Amino acid sequence: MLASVNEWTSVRGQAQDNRQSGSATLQEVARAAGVSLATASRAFNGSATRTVRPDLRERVLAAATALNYTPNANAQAMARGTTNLVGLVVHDIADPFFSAIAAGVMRAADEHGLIVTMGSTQRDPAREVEYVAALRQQRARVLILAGSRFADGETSERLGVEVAAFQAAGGQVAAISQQKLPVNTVVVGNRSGAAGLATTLHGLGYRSFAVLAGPPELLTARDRLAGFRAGLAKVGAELPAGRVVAGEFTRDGGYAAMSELLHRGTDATCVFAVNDVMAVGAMAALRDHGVRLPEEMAVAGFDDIVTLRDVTPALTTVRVPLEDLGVWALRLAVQPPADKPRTQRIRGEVVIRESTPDRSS
Amino acid sequence: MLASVNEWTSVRGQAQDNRQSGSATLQEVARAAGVSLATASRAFNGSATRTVRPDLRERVLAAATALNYTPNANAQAMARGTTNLVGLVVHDIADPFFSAIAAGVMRAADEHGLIVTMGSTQRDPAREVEYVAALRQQRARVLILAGSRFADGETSERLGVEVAAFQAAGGQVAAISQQKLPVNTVVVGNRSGAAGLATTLHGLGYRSFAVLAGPPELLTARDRLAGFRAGLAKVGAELPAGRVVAGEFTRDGGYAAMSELLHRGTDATCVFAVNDVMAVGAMAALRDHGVRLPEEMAVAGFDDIVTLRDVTPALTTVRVPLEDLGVWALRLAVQPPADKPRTQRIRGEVVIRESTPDRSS
DNA sequence: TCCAGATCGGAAAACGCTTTCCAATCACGG
DNA sequence: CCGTGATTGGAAAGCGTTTTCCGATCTGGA
Repeated sequence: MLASVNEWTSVRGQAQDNRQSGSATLQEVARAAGVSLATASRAFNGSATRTVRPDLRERVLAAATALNYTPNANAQAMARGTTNLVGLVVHDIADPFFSAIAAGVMRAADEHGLIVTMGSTQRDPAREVEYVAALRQQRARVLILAGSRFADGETSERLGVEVAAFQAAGGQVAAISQQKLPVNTVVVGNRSGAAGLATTLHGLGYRSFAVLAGPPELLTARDRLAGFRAGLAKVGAELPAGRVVAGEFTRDGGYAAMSELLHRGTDATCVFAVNDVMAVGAMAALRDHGVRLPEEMAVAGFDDIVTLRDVTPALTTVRVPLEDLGVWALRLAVQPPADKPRTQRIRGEVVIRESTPDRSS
Repeated sequence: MLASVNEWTSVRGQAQDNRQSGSATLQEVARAAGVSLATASRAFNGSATRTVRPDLRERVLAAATALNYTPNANAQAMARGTTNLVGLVVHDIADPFFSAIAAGVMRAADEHGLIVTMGSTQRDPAREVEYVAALRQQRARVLILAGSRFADGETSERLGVEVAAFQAAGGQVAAISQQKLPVNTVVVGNRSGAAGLATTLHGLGYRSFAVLAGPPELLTARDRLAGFRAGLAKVGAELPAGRVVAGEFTRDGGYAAMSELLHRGTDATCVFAVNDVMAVGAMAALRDHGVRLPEEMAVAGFDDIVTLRDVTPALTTVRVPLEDLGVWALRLAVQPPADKPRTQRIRGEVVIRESTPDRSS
């Protein structure tokens, strides 16, 4: 007798603890509507093969509203075996480059009724791996890797392993601007854009260039440098040794790299920073060193970050439709999985502004 | 006989369909380690009261690694009755104001082992409500509302209802810079910051002001305007009628508002835009209209957006530690729920730069 | 050597939902 | 009026965990 009471109370106790108190369950809705659990479920999901009588459906919906019922997404995920979660991994959400991409991903996700979760790795490859692992644990349906590193062997391999595990668990993957992983990829025309920029600048009369390159292990940075070189080569110009300074892919990195270049002393008349954020840092450095802009030194960037459209002098750059990058990445990812990873190529467009005035005349 | 075969195959079929193929289950790990399901679970969660023998624990962990096992977060959520999801709702993730806050939230969430999901409402109050509903459905543990609208009655009320439902379901809530909802709030010293800016500008010798205000229904914008007015009043100055122009809370809104002001004609010598992004738009408008900066018109903003630190002339503004706002919001939210909503006050700091040179001499 | 007490493993229930399978109900033509 | 087929409601299994309760095994003391 006592035992039985004990059992009862303890079971009750557990039930209460576990319950998200206040959230009605489908079972309760069904009871309120006077139908079975199955019918209530069908009233919501309205399968094509099995219909529920209109009046019953009405009753269920009304009961749901009355009880302020919302389906428990976790329970649905369990029963259905799939979620509607999109995981987006970026280097730094406060960097306008990534927040623009994020905006695109979220817009596209919205169209598909998906929810976006984000992780900001602060450019730490280890955290990138961690985050992918967390998303696998969440059984996210889609993983989007933005700005993945072209890192040293070990971490890069661990990322590959995690991504493979994610896919093995049934997840879809897309990456932006990488080439290592065998996944759907949106590739930015970094080489062609930078090459186009180089020839255009040459056409404007510039002959002596320097480049503020990003970290050597960052693929995007490498490609832009290589493209710029190739573009110069095409018009018979070149980038002498000592004219390339590596730096962080940030505003401060650009500032530091430009300072370094000035410190070394240079006769370049035009400097190409491999992204806009670095270019802005470079402009600040030039100003701080009393170099007149753009008369004594012209500056060009890459990306055409919207937030930076109003710097003075207005920055010559290569416009990349960043938000579209995000949109395309999600679209690639949600397509029915193919045998081979797909690729979507997006080209940049050279935009000449005041920071590189015409010198040809 | 046939029926039984049918049953078997269909059950099998369902099992296969529902399974996230490739993801090992705890059951499988347990079997591989030669222990029971319960023991395997305990090996991972290591409750204080119930321990598992070290050698068994080792076996389980090894089996898990071998099978590449990850716990299913959805199943855990069901069993535990709670998730580790944080929902963050912002107006526009591409706006540096919000991406800075997001960075802060993510940093703090990371410390607590929480995962952040984000929704960008594009300043549409209806989508804000939708997003909160989605988070309730996910049974998110924490909801953070950044830049909530001080909207018209109806939508605002619907938001209130949704938020209440979220709380009723056991969720914790924090908001940034709002006063309507009875939830934990991080309040920014908008009034005091703007007032400080006004008196400082007055001290620099400015006497004739204009304000590019945000949308009237946005609480933050109203407070900054009111604070600026109050600051002027304190030093015996005022803001005549016709010197306040409303506009969107964006770069283009600032551009439009400034254009409008110039179009009307004004003898103001200093214009205060209620945020930095608008201020930058205003500077662009001034430039396009041939007004010299800062000689003919001084400009001040609010927020001290990092990405905009390098505009020229450098922008006078009120520095708000945006990332800290996010950190504090999360901290408030994860504190054990109190009977009364808590408030964390964060003050801004006036930063004078070149856009408002000293006129007093 | 044996027993009390402590320790630890395992069966089973519970979380909230979806979906299958079967049975009951209904309309209808012969 | 009855049998047939189409339609729809409901019971139950299953998704992958956590946690309780009970029973089995071990330790050490007399």
